[in-house]
Amino acid sequence: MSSPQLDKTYDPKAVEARWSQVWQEQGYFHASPTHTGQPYSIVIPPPNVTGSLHVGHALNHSIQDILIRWRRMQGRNVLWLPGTDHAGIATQNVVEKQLMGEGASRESLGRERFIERVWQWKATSGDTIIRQQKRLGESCDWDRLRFTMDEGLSKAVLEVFVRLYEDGLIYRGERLINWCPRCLTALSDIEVEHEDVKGKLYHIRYPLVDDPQTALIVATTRPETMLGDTAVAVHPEDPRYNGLIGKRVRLPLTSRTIPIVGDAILVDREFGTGAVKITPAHDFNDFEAGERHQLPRLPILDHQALLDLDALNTAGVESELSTSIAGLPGSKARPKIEQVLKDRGLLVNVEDHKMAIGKCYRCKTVVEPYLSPQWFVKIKPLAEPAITAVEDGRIRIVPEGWTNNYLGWMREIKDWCISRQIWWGHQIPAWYCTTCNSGLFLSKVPMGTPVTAHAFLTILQGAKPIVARSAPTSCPACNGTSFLRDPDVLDTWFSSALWPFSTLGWPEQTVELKTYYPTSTLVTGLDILFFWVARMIMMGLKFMDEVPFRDVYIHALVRDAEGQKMSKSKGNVIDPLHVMEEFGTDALRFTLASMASPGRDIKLAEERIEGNRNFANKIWNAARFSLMNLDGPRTAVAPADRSFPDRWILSRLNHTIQLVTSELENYRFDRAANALYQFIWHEYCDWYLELIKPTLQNAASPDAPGTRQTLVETLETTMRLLHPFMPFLTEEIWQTLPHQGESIVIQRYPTSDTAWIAPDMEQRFGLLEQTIGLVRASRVLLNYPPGQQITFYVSHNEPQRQRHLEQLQKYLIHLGRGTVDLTPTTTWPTDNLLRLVAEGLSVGIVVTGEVDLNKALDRILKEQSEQTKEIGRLEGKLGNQEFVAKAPPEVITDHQDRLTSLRRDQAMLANSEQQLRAMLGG
RNA sequence: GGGCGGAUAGCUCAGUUGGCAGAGCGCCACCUUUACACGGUGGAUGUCGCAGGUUCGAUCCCUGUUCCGCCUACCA
Repeated sequence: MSSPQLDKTYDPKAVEARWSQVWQEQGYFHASPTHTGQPYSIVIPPPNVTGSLHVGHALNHSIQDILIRWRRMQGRNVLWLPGTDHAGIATQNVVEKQLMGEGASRESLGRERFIERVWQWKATSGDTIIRQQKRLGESCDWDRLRFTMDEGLSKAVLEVFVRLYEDGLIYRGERLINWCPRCLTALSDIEVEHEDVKGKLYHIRYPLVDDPQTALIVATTRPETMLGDTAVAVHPEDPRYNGLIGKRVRLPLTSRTIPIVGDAILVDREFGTGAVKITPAHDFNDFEAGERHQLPRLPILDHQALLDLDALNTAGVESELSTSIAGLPGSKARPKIEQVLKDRGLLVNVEDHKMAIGKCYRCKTVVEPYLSPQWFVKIKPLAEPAITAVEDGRIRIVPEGWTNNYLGWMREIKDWCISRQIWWGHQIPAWYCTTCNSGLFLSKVPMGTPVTAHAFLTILQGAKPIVARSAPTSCPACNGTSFLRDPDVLDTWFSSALWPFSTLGWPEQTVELKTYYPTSTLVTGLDILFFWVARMIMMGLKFMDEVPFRDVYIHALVRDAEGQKMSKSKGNVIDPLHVMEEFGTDALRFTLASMASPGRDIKLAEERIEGNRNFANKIWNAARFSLMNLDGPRTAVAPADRSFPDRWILSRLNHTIQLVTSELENYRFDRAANALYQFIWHEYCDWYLELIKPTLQNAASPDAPGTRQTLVETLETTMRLLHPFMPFLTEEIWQTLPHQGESIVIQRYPTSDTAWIAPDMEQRFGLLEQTIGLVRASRVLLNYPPGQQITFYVSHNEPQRQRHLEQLQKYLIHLGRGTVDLTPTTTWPTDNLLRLVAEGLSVGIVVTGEVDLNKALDRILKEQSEQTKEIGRLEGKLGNQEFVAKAPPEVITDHQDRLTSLRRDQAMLANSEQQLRAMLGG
């Protein structure tokens, strides 16, 4: 019988391509409610449909695949549901950029043709990331691939919107919202990124109407907004100003006078001058203050954040100034206004000021608070059950530390602005009767823009929407038949929030939904905890009356080797595909898993991946070695009747199985990976394979058939144990080994076998390892080449250990490479012998030829000094009455034992030192 | 402003009932020992951020503090 031959070096490329194809063709990843086993399901966090795989995805997906492959092997009825989202703003931006390159625009195409165009783009680029995921070996059920704008999922969105509206949880209202003047759309609060910048604080005089010589000095960071001021606020308990409450000031640069109001919420007496200007149309705080004091709102910026001439006129701004700043952005108008104020002596001073500005998370443009009618989700009633679900443990967040983060955010949550003024997405199912709402449609072309620019349509507050699953045929109020559909689309996260049930067929009550909902685990990064996780919990509880998942595992962010966030503009991105090409997919997956420690970001450097490429190669060669040595009979013997190395490795393997399994149960992928690394490299390869070489290479050895059996058994088991982490390598090796079944993917995950446990063998191994360690160290000290046969003596103080050493003799001979003498130290030669000692164990190596013994002497002196230090420490502790009185007895005994052992070793070493000095002297 | 996390070997990080401080990579020396040089053997390296406290004993628990990172926030 002949064994298959493997190449000397593992070549991932061919292997990976082959297996990912076979796995899919064989349908191993296909889930079915008819499968047996307790369901285990995960829905993938849907990446942007037109995006491509980055290393963050690679981490996120690797972790999910480890869980899924592990549970599948455990016999669970597994579903991993893949898919993508439509990423409204981001995708629309990409296509608009393409159009711009062609000299067109979305307006020139019109809504319908533009959307067609986006679908085309989706069709050409949409499977890029899916292809990449398959290359990563992800064992998703690709037959169930979903997209947020699929018909079924869109139906779910429609249903949810209508029901929430009917329940009074969706409303339309004019509010100040975050507005991106570049994307020309509203954003939700969390779509704004805050950034600290150096700004200036302007102090401006607002003269009193009654007494123009006296002025209130207000402080502001945005002087241009003063044109929209409708009041000035002071603190009602501030003696400097509270006498002025109720009086009026003349608003500089305008014809208006505005009231002085007292407001304890808005005003911080300590800050600035203690007087604040109020611009309700352009500042969130001021908006609320405006509501408290029933102040008018005077917007002066248009939807592009440009100063609007009509609005400036309405605000009574001096016409000369108006014409000079109209059409300018705030930043350009500011110096002009500053100059005018300075000329009139109204600018008191300007000081540096640190402040935060908000930027659009998609395009990084500075967002403006903008007054406009929008759709909102009334969130408190939804948030409450979502808080309870986490509090009472129906949902568990891992690591636990993020729980408070979640709860804190949920308790502070504000209504969610869900309307977006873009075209790509789920259009809001609201229609307006053109008769009933005549005069409430405002269409305007912004000034300073070409006439080809589209009219910007606003449906004013007060318009009465008809929300329905399909377009109304006649108006219930006036029987009119002419309707205008709300042009806005929904926030992409609105549809993502339904993902765990919309992907399973909801609102239909499918068997998939019954089987796989709630899902088992959600794996995600912290960055979308609020965007996505929180909202899924709210929607799941609302519409399924059940949490969407049991566990939320939050993993780290992947950074570059310097700890910098990876970004295309910095050029520090690690491209997972490039890495997979160079080092293999398994190496990347294993690296990411091994670095996924909770609460710490991953600083990824290529050297780490290279190291694990080497690990893969090590495993490959262990398999290669095994195959080279499998010719010959194999017999299965009861574990207890096997040889020492066999019993030892089975015991260690059993330990590793338990460890890896429990670490996986606790989402400690790092520890599971390290346990595998340690076992495979430093136990299996370093020791076990070395220990069994003589047996395998001696055809006559009586242990050979049993050892061959153990070799195959342990390697095959190890491959199954490692498979979730390194699917390709393990499949390739598993297929070459004697096996049953067609793929490792569908084999059983190893379980602990008590018959394998052999603590006495592990203890003996410890002794062997220690002995060989001393022999090898001696070799280096004496400059003996590894091949040189030596004569060495071994002895242990404890009779039991001594007996063990005698039983281990043949392994000592093999690994020590020479002849061994196991007589007591008293009978050892006193000359030409280097003696090392550790914990009662003495090893002596015969010194032959011309060798420099100074290296050996140095080592002994160093050990002596370390021992002396440790002895002193122990003596000190044991001499301390309080320690003896209060420390637990086992600790005291342990200290005493160690001290005894150390003193014995010290005596031996002193002896050894004397002999060495004698040899050097002679 | 508030909250959270981190600070342990040159680098990246493990390290929970407080009782000899570890790994990987890198570094040094030696080695073509027929599984593997993507390898083997041996070795060096730490006031466990700083200052207090609790304790017989602290990398671990408590308090304060510095630095870094993240999240969050309406001080104009």
